[in-house]
Amino acid sequence: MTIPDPSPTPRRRQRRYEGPLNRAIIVDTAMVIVREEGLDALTMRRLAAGLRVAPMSVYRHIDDRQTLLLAMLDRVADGVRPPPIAADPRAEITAVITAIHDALHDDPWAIGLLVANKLASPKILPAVNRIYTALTNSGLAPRDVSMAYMLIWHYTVGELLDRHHTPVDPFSRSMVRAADPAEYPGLMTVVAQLPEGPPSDYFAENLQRILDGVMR
Amino acid sequence: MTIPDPSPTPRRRQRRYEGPLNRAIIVDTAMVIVREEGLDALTMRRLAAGLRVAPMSVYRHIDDRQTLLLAMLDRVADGVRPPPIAADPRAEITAVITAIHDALHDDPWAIGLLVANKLASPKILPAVNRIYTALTNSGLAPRDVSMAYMLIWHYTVGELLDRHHTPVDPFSRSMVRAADPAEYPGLMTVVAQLPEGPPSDYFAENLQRILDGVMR
DNA sequence: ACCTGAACACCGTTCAAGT
DNA sequence: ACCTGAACACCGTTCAAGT
Repeated sequence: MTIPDPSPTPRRRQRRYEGPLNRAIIVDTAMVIVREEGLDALTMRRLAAGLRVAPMSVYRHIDDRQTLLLAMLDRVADGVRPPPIAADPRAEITAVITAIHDALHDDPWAIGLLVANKLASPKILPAVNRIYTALTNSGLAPRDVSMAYMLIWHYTVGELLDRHHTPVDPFSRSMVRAADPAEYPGLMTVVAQLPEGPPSDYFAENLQRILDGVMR
Repeated sequence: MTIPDPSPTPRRRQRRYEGPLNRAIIVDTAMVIVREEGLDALTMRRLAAGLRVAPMSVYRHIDDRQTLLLAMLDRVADGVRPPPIAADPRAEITAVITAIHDALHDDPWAIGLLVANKLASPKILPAVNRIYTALTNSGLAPRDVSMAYMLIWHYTVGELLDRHHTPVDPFSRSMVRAADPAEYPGLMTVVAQLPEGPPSDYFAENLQRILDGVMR
């Protein structure tokens, strides 16, 4: 009782791209899905459906899901566009790490991938190199350069992950609100005096605190 | 042709606990699995097998997997045992955040859960309260207290996540080693002068750098 | 060469039934 | 009251086959 297909052409649904399936269009489609529906929604089957293709066709161009995710991280790393090199080390470091921070902030799914799956794109190395160079130029010894780099990077990772999951006001979390104020006076006194919560650009401000502690 | 069970008793495998299944024994078993085999291995089916029980029996005591994970985080938070309160704010903050860091370092699966699933245990609030109190006692205004707390916490989260995935030497990562030294001189010069990599207890050292930047 | 349907070995969870 | 087998709606991935 199904309606027969009146068209003489195959009734495969129309694709949005021309020519054979290829790696670029697969990654394009995966980026759209992940940005609109989140990382969990990006299953190989959902991706194939978005491409109007059988689930297994993707595997002709991409080894497995892990490879796909790494290709997506390459795209994000490509989107890191720091401004021209600044002479002042402190300005240089701030500019480069802020560019990295902003790119990962725009694609928050990427930071989770980065730390949870040991995935990293070599395309980020030019930016890392600039931070190392600026730290060295500021007069730090090699050991202090690497320590300072790790401090800056770890703070950035932690900030992005936490912000991603508590987007607006970390202090409105139900856990803190549900607590008995009398039991945690030090915490509650501070929170009570912050009706609007911390500023939205606290990354920039805390980054300067770190540089205060790291540089002379 | 299977060998018939010679025993008159039911041939259900012997359990390791007495009495009916309960929430405590479920969480106990889950902790063992996750410590020995990792978070991915902790499926509801694997957990049931570890309990010598049908997969669905667990659901009589625990709503779903998310609830189980939260109960496990409660256990980790319970394991945070900071030393007695110190009068000096800087010593107090160092002691409390180090206790949190060490507990999460011992159960590295927990930090991923904490940031990736918005899970948090209220049992950590006493420790958080001590840090807030110490920051306030050091003379910081409420706004600076909350900023400083977030800086310390974000650094700790980032450090734990990164260390968990690059256990020994962050600079031995294939990505950096595979790079062309001539292309990234600032990076490579520093790495070349660090044959042994950064010290293993860089958390303590970088925490002091943060406190340098945050306090007077 | 390129794409695909069926199948395999898994998941978390629901349901209706067993004791 | 407590536990369970079968089933549902999913996964990633392999295989052998289609055009």
